[in-house]
Amino acid sequence: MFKYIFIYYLCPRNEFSDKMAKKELKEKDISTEEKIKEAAKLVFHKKGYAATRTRDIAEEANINLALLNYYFRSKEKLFTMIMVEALAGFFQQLSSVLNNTETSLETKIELIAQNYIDFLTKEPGIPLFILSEIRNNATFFIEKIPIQEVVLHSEFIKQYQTEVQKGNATEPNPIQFLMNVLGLVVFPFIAQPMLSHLAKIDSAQFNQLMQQRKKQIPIWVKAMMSAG
Amino acid sequence: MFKYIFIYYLCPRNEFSDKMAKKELKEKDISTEEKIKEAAKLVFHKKGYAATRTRDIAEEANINLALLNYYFRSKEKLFTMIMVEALAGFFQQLSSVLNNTETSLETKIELIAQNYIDFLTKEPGIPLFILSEIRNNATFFIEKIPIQEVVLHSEFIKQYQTEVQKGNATEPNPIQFLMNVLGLVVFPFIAQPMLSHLAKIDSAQFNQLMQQRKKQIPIWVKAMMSAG
DNA sequence: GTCTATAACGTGATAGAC
DNA sequence: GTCTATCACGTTATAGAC
Repeated sequence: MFKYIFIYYLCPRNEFSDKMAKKELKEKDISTEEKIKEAAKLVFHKKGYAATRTRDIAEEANINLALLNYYFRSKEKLFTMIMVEALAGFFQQLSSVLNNTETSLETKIELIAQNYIDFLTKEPGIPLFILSEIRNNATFFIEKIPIQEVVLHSEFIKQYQTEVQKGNATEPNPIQFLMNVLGLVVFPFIAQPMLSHLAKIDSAQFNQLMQQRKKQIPIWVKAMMSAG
Repeated sequence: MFKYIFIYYLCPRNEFSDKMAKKELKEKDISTEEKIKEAAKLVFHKKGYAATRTRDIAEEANINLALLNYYFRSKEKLFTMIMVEALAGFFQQLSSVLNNTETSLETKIELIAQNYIDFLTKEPGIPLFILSEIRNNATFFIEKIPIQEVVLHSEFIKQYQTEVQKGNATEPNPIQFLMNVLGLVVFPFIAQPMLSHLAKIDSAQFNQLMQQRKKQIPIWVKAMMSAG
């Protein structure tokens, strides 16, 4: 549900809701359309926009190349759809925790660690995908996201600032604190391709390491807060 | 000096030393060649291999397109050169600290924070460049690096393991510890394009935040080590 | 909806004059 | 060494048969 709010934010005109309505009417031909979309997600996440050829996607989906343009008018439109969903997933996970007014700061950190690691374990390519495309493509997508309200003016940041005032946190800048928390959670997924060579760990071993981090990150963050 | 060891590792045949010898003989024509290389570095770091056109590089360098192929036979050869130097810089910084047998673990962490943040402030695009190219291009480059000896079997890791044995560190897995340290240092640079939108900070403000981190990271790491 | 064939275009690279 | 003009190729997208 929340995801759709983000998608609505990002989609020009009302293409998205039209698409959804269309989908629910005729369920027969979801199969191939969904196959293409899943393949596109896989390949785009792995190689980025510029490096993927529509032929790669067609091959991955086991469909004829022309069908890609039949269902999604162009490579760019297909890409936009994948990117919008990636951004929606990424920020939905974050926002639903950061802006909950009923949880404590401590609980929020636990939830970020748990939810994000679970989410990223399913979609490990998303952070590098988003960040590298923002770097290239300019800032089109990111500007569409209400990132300031969702993150900077979040309940999480406010709660941290009161902790600073109460003397329970030594680092006065909430941005530094946020970078620390996100770094602990997200960085391993970004560095995974290098880490797997560094330590010769496969995907299963990596996931195990991440599971261990779910419990440790709140402890580490707590220690950092009162450090100094 | 150390940089050249890495470059030697990475370069097929002896192209690199030939290149260096050639360079020192005739210094006149360094200018345009160097201009192209600097432009290539800028554009490749920003957009990655697939998204950059040789025309972009030529334009950035203010030279004729044909000169690019005259000096560097192909786009790929030019790219390889840029990537090799990026990897060399990245791992040289790391290795020179991690494998110093005369510094304590505590000092090493201070040096990593200081050296890496200084290095990345000059070359902020390198981490995302390296990681995204490894993700796409397969593992060609990274396999050429003696990453295990340099990182996994480093003095740094050994020192951490003895701290664990002495009961001074609660996290038994040195990989987790390494991810924490590198995450604190490197993650902000990877996330910069997103952070600058999140908090509306420009490049100068970002650098200031990183300078503050140089002092804080050792304190944070220390706190994390004895946490739990 | 699905296919084959092909058009239209962008890009890397080179030939050849200067 | 530097330039203009151009080739050769790969890729996106579509026309049109089935």
